[in-house]
Amino acid sequence: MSGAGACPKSLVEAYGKDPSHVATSMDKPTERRKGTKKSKQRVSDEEHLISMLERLSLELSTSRGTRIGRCPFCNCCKKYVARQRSKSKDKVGPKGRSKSCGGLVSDRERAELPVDHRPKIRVSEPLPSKVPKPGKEKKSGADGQKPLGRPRLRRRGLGGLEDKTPSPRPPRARSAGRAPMINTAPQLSVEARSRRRATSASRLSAQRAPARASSESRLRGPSAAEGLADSVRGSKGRRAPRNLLAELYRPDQDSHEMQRRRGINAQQEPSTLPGPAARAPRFGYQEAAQFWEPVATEPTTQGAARFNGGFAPPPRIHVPTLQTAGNRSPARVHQADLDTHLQPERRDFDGASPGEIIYGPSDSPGQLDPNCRGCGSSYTEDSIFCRHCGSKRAQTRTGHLEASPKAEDLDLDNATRQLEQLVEETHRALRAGTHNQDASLSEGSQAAPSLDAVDRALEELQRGLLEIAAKAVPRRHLLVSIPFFGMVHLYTQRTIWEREVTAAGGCLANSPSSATHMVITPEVTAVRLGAWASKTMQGKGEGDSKDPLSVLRAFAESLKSVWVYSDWLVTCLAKQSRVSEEAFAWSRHASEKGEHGHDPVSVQECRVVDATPPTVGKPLAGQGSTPSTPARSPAPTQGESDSEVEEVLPKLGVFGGEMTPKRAYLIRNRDKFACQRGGGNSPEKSTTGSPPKPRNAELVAMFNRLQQHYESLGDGWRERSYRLTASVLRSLSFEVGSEADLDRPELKRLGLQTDEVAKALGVFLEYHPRSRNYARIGLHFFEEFSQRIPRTEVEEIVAVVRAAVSQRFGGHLRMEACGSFRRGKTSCGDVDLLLCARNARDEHSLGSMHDILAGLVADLRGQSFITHDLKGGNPNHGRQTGNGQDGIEGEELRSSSAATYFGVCRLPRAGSLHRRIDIKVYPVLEFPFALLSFTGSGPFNRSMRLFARRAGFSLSDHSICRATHARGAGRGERIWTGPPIAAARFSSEGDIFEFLGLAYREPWQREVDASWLAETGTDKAAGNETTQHSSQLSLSLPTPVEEREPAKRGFSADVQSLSDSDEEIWNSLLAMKIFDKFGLWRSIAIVLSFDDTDFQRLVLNEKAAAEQPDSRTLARASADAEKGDAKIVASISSSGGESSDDEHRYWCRA
DNA sequence: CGGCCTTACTG
DNA sequence: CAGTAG
DNA sequence: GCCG
Repeated sequence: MSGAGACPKSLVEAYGKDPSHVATSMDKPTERRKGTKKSKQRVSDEEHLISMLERLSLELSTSRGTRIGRCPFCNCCKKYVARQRSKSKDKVGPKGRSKSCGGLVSDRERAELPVDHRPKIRVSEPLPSKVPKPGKEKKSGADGQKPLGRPRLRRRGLGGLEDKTPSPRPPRARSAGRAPMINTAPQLSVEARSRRRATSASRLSAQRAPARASSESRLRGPSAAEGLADSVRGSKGRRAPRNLLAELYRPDQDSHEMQRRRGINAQQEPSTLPGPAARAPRFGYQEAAQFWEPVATEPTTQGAARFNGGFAPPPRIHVPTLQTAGNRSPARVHQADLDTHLQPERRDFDGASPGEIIYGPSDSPGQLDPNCRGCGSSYTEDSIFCRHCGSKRAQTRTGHLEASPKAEDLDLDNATRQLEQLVEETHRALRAGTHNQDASLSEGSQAAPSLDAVDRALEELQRGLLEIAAKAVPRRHLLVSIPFFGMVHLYTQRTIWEREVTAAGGCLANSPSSATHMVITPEVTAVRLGAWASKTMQGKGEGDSKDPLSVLRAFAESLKSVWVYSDWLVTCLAKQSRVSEEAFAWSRHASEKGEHGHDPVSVQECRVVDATPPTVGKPLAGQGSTPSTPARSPAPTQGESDSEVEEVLPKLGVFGGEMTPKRAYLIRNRDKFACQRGGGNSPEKSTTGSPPKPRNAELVAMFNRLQQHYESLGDGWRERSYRLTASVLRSLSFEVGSEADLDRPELKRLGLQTDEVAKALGVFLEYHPRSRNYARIGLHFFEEFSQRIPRTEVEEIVAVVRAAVSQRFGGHLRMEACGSFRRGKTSCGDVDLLLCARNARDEHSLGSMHDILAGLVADLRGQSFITHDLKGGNPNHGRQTGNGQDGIEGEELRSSSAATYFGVCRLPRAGSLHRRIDIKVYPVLEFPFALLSFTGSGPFNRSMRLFARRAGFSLSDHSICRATHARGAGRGERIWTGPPIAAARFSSEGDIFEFLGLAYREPWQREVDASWLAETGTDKAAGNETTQHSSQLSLSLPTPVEEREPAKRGFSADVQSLSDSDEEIWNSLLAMKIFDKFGLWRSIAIVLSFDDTDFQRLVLNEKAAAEQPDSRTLARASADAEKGDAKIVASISSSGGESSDDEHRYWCRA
């Protein structure tokens, strides 16, 4: 608001302003500014204007649709195909790399690229089509000193006015730097472009230098400012990317900020931690190797009792580590480990059996197999996966449960003694003339470490052990026993859980008898379990039986522990508390069933309630090999109420019970994801916290402009970055500048450098039809659509539809209003309705989704509630997904996939506006996903989906699938390992959250908080929300034009098909409109400095515009034009429409 | 250096 | 292919 | 652009 106001609203104004002014508003510059501007700057204004025009034209021509950025290395086009929304399938080819320096593409291809990816100018743009072949576009020469205003105007569609003639010479032919060239001759144009940028930049900076210098010197010196500007401008030399924010804040604040950001997870201490330990653990698969040996990992954040802190290293400090001390860093035990262990403030699991103390898992990892069991090749030192066959490295170890020493056995004294002994030996060995230390080192295990190292290790260990001993206090532990049956993957899993449990204050029991919980993984067959049980009992000297299952039964009964599926543990860990075992209980009866049943009865099957073939089919058969996706189907009786269903359904474990290091890590860090950070606690008022600090607001505005700029450049990634940056700033709790002085000049520069262009550009684009659809917008609807819909009205609309639904379908259809409505907003942009059969049976009888939709829409149209169809009006969807799925299920699922309708509706009420309405029909099974998806918010979805993807799943509005494409290698196509994870298991949104190990967020909590940069970002929505929020006060007043959110979606149905020529006409009309309305001079001003206000007034509120011309902008513009460049004027006027001299005079006067 | 949300649909 | 939906 |  104030900040935004302070920021130049228009191009002209912007450049006319002294750069330092905005930032240093409390300083004196006010005065100076005037002077400067009047005298010195005046002269440079021309130049300014010129360069601006150049750039404008440049930017414009590359705008929209262009996906061109610059290569960080060679400054060529960084991403010829920087598909922001790259479909992963598209990634087959070389993507997003600089072809010039990356050499990824042949020259031939390079030559072609520009054509393929040349900017799409949407307006009447006769040029691109006639773009000469690459080779032709040679003109390196005459650097465009030429005013480019003209081409730009043409592009705008003004061309339509004069260019009835087959527009001859494309203006760009005259200057090298022009955008079109980028299309055709990337190298050249880029070069030229950067050159031009450099020049104009230097021009700019030269001209601003005086003003800036003073303020800079006052501050910390110019370098920071320069650096920032550079990084912002981004056209200068490429260097390591800078954190803009970091640049913005000087040390003190920097630390503040960084702290804050880091502190998102680790609230407190990390800074004090020793370096190596403080590093966050990484969890590539390679890193999984960590699990094989005790290694210092990141200290857990404590206190918060959240699992977001990273791994708490289990307090294993066992001697074996030392044996390898020669090879590895001897100081394996970091202080951090000890600390972490010693103050385990984490929430204990309540209700677990008290009193047992068990020191960290004492079972040592054992020896890694030297050779791959699969292919026999030998492993390299630390690898955990076979190089050749990829199988996981097995570990030779003898039934650890029996063999592992009991916790009580871990005698500290003994350990210490051992240790000393070890050291002793080492010393002896060293003295004994292992003169050649190096050689011995390289020899491997026998190597004697340096004395120092050993000593150090000893010291640390002793200290650690002592401290542990001192600190070990009985706590309430969750004692868990997880048999692993010698299966490697189970072992890994176990190890992970072990860490998790330990971090949570629980502990793994070392023998089943001491455990309170037996955790069973679904993969393990009952028979196997039985065998294991008998073995275990044997070890205890108890009687044995030949029937494994009965042994198991007996064994299970003999233990006073609860037998649960691993899902339970995972869920506990995910929820940070002990959840009821009930839903996860492993029933012995079920296992007994297996006795009679056929072959090995999989435990998982015990949980299958009942299969419902029609939809899910028989995944079991195909799934045998992938035990982790046991298909469980819902009870056939799909009750109406979700809750009912939920009761019946066995809960789906987190990640289907399949935990990997990566996933574990994810869950622990899930709070980093925006989707876990939803808004407040109450449905209303859930909007973002305090309004941004005024000073930050300025910053935000600037970043927003940068964002706009890059958006217009088509560089979506940068755009995203700036958006995120801005949102961080927005939600900053402290004022950016207690040392505002400091920041300001930089910010100023930041703001001005690209920003004026961006601003004008962005807004211009705003008005500019973004797509064909937009080209079709009738102004009428455009305006109506841009009006927010009050919640009450949404309710009315929903009621209308609901009535129609129930009339036609009775109670068989369920309907939810999604979108912002469901999120509890007080006003919505459109109405999203989600339909779905009450239950599967109904679904069948109701017919296809499309039929349902068509029928409903027909009804609504009949009562002329729906007034226009935007899409989906014609049920021509015979589409068959030729998915090569041989499984019938796959097809079935697909063929019944959702139907969508976009339309326009209007309440049958006088004065009511047309509203956008979206109706979607989804199959029952997909309903939760659809609901989740269409409730949004966008950023929330993205965040959540990102999370899912990171976990190896792919979440969509239809289902969640296991995504089995290797992240690195053969990615490109998606290979599902079978059908989507049985959708039937998800009966509500909550299930999805749960499956992913995420905390459930109520709809109103899904308004992603603006500040979540960590993993996913916030999005435009956040900004909008803020806007909305701040304008809430004036809600009752007529909404000022500026505060309206320009409609971003919606198109008129009237003009169903608008040909290109029509489009051109439309553009021309629009252009004429501008000129008619505002006359030549003002039009120029508008075109140059197209402002939100201007735009909105023009398009949305012409009358207002007529009454209240923006004198500020226009005055300046006219002034500029007046003294200004004859060339420009000439060129514009020649291309422009008729001007009203009155207007001209008027504005000149002003 | 690669990733940054997803999928289908439409013009 | 770009743009649309959340 | 920023992050890992």
